[in-house]
Amino acid sequence: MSKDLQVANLNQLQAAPAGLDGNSPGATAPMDPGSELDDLERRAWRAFLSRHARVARILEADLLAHNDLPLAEFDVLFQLAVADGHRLRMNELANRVLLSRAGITRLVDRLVADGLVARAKCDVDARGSYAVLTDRGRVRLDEARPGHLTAVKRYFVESFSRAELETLAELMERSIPAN
Amino acid sequence: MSKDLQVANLNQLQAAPAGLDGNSPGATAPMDPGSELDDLERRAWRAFLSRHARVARILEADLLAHNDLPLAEFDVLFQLAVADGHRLRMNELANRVLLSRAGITRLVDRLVADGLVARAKCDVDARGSYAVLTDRGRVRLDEARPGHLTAVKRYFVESFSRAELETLAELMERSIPAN
DNA sequence: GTATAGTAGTTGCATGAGCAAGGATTTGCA
DNA sequence: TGCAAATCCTTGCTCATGCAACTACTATAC
Repeated sequence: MSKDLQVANLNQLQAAPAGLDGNSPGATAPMDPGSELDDLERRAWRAFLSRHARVARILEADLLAHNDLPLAEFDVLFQLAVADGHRLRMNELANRVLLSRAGITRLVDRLVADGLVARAKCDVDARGSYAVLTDRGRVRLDEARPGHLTAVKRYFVESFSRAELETLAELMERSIPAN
Repeated sequence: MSKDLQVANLNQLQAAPAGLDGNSPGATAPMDPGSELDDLERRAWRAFLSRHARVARILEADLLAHNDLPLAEFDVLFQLAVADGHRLRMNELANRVLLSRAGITRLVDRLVADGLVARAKCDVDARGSYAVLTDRGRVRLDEARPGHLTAVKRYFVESFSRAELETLAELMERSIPAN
């Protein structure tokens, strides 16, 4: 019996010429896709989405398999590690990890439960609190980091030349219209 | 009392110079980020992640607010609409929507419950089944599409020139190393 | 033609995320 | 000073997703 690993799906993404797979051409014709997005625009948009989905899933699975650490938790540990005093306000953490505040609260809860992070009161603002990297958290991070960075290189960075990375960074950093 | 809309977080992402937000510089120094990823590599990678997270969340929220339709469901309706016979095998659908097969099963379940999609047996392969767009699904899609495409343009496409879109598409379409 | 391996789809389970709302505190402004 | 509005974080709720395992069926090999 095969392992039926469903991530394997992702490897077929680029092939799939459509119309194969045994589907008989139905009676109705395909709908006109609409003129709102032209081919190039749609191509770029889909490629962007697809690339992200695939890379993100590979990295997540990789980190989970090798270090039993979800990507989001790794990211929190990393952000704390590079932060001044190995600590960050919850809000700031949420921004850096690209998560909602509610999400960060729960995520830090888990890390605290595992002893990888501690909470600390904020004296400047009684509403606030810090997440602080513990020694165990640091160890855990150091164990996971090399493998993860290797994976990031393999599945993202190495697809591009230096100049392309520069271009990519510049394009992706462009500001997004507010509201 | 404010609405406390947490998506607002995302608007701060580009600012956040770190060290503000009332955190006092702790006793310990920031850790060396490690030499595994240099500045440019990290910049490109983070920008890519950040861009995706922000655009995806904006589009999701937008579609949900205006059409009460999650992005994934919209995507399924759309993929079915452009498909031959307005129908697709579950597997193929999973690939196109960038979801696992399990995910697609559940998603189609929901759409069937809402009457937007129907299932059909596959005569060529008794294991398979089709998801078929219903009339209601088609109507629903047509209602949602203009707004969504406008949003895609606004928050993604219009950030780039034609040449840049071409570059972006080319870069993102590059194959990802297997395994 | 039968056994074995592989594939299509679904389901159990666990997890993770977001929004909305709430409590506590701080800020702004009258 | 005092009160309304904004901010920080948390919690209740709901929902969506992935993996692993399972059933049913097909393809392959012998």
